[in-house]
Amino acid sequence: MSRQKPKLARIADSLGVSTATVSNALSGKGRVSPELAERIRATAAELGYVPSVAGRALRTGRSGVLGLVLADISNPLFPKLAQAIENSAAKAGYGILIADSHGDVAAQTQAIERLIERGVDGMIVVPRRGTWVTGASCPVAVIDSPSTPGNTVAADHWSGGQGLGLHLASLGHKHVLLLGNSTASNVQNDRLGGVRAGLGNAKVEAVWIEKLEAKAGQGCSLGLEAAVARGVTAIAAISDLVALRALTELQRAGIAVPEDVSVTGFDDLIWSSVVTPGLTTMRMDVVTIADIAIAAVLEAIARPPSAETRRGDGDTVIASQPKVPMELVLRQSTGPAKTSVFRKDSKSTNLTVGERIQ
Amino acid sequence: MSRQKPKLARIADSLGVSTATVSNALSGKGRVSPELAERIRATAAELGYVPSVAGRALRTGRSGVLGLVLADISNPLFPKLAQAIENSAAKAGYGILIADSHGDVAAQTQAIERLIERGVDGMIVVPRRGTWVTGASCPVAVIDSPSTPGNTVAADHWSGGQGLGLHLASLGHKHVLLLGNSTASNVQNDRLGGVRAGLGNAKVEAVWIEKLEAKAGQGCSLGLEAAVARGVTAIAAISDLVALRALTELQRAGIAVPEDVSVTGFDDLIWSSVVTPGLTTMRMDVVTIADIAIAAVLEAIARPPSAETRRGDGDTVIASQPKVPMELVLRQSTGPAKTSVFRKDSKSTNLTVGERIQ
DNA sequence: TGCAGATGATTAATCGTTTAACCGGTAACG
DNA sequence: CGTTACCGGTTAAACGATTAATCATCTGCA
Repeated sequence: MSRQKPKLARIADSLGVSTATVSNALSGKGRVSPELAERIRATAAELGYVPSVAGRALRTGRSGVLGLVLADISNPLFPKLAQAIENSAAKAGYGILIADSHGDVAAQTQAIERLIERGVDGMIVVPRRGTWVTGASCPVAVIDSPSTPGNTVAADHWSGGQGLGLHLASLGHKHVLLLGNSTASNVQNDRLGGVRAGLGNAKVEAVWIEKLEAKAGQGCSLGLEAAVARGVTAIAAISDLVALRALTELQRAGIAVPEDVSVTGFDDLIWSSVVTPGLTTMRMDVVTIADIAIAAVLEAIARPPSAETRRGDGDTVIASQPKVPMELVLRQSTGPAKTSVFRKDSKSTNLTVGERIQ
Repeated sequence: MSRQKPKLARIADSLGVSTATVSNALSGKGRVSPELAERIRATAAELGYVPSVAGRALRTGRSGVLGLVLADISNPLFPKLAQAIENSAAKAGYGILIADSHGDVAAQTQAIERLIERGVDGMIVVPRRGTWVTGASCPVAVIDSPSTPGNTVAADHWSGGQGLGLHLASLGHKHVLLLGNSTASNVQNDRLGGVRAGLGNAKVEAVWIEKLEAKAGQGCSLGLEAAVARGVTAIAAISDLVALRALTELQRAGIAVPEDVSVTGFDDLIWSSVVTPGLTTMRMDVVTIADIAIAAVLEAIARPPSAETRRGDGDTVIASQPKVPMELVLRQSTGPAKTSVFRKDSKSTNLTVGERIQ
């Protein structure tokens, strides 16, 4: 029923003061007597005043919006991360504008440009592996891997891998299969490097799915049954998605998890807790990562623009704590290593079942 | 090396014309001679002119941004939907601001308010089940279920379910278990209702996981082994996540999919194609849904504000095509129904294996 | 020749907020 | 007593784009 959207002028009129005073009172910046400030706040609230972002943005040059660029929105890790970032940004009064870069580098640059044109004050980028973030004329936080140059903050994938390795080693696993997608990814190298380190002197072999699928076709068998026959007692997958693929391939072949083989994943994605057996995995602390990334960007925004920043080159900000520890989530997919003798028995049985099915 | 960000005035100066003419030329609205317009566009491009969203927004009252409200960003369906919506919006020159409503209604209202305060021109809402979208003073498109009142556009969940039901029926399944989460969801009722219809006069039983877990605890067994023993030959899950849960529970119990039991899901989520056996599922056409939703909102924005709109009540827009067909994705998790006799045999074998494992 | 109408461009107001500069008055201080 | 400093505010100028109103020409027609 109120006339229109109330603006500064209306509340100024209704109190007989100037808009400048109202602005000062509400922002707490200028010099306003406490009582008057209080009255102003009161009527502002009463009138349901909502500042116009456009007006403010025009005057201050700040939009109050951050961009979030993702190499591939459809990445299953995205929901949690986006949620954490939106949350953290909202707490600081910022909005999050999303941009998808469909996985390819050109589109990523375009996406960044679009965000800049929209006037974002800063950006969070989760880049395509091996991609260099470029062309941003605003503070940029990069979430990739601690071993990526220019990275702002990330989970400590290496230590996370080490934790899984240690866990498997403590269960007595002496022959482990590593399941990765691509050797080109820093994250993957960190993770599997950590696993290797944690496993100590256990026998380790690695399978790279991208390479395998290039030959055998997409969705091909990972050859896990053969691996188990070779003596593998544990499989450490690069991600929960791969772990899931492994788990079902094993189960389909009649190999029991974790009795015959243990399986571990990474990321604690949504399904890790609902499958049977529940997936033992290594969880990223996305909330902390988001907080740190947002804080770093906001700090860079608040800082008076340095010479480099004004040049328009991408200036990736750095965070005080670039590595965030990961957390081991123990579920039912890992168990004690099977002894050789028992394994041989079970294996033959399983092969029978598997052949019947396939 | 250019002085600063070029604005309208700079390009106007450099050609000796007024800013109004430049604005007209670039927007194609006013009356500008073709040659001059061309020269203006040329120098604009040369100077790398980028219009200030803030200035434009202030003057026109339009921000060029749409809000996307999700009941729960961490919903695994979100990535695809967000991607499609961002894409569709970007094509129309709009940005997407995200807001998470953590699943609860109060937060959803808050999220909507935050978006309004940020000056969005319209919103797309994927509401919490049973939630009424309210308090928006801008066009709102709701993506929920065709049978939800006030819905704008959605996948035709019922027909999708019917498709799955027909598929299972054609494979000879006469005893099917329906796996749902909650009876309170329109989407779920539509889906399972469709399945029932498609199955014709087959024997159908339903299990509601929420109810089950309230008693037996989260992550409890779904009792599928017993169901199979009862004679169930197919399981139709409300979503791929539930289907995955079912699939692994069955496999863990030594029941072969699809030889012993067929399993179907909904949504074609990322893992449906990587598990073994691949999940037969019903895919939503998120791209079309996003296109329709965005188009409906944009049309409402373009339309001169009606009386109701200005009242500030939520005015959910309607789309020309509210139901979007779903697409059956055939993979390996469904197969011919087992005959009773064969089933009984196999079942006993499987039970043995299952008991050994459990 | 004179006038209406079309054409092409300019003028100036406006959107709502912020903020540097200013101003009259009073109190403190040398 | 004269100067300075502060206090609580106000004025007015931006910020950058859009657009209604206006104006100067030129064309066509009676």
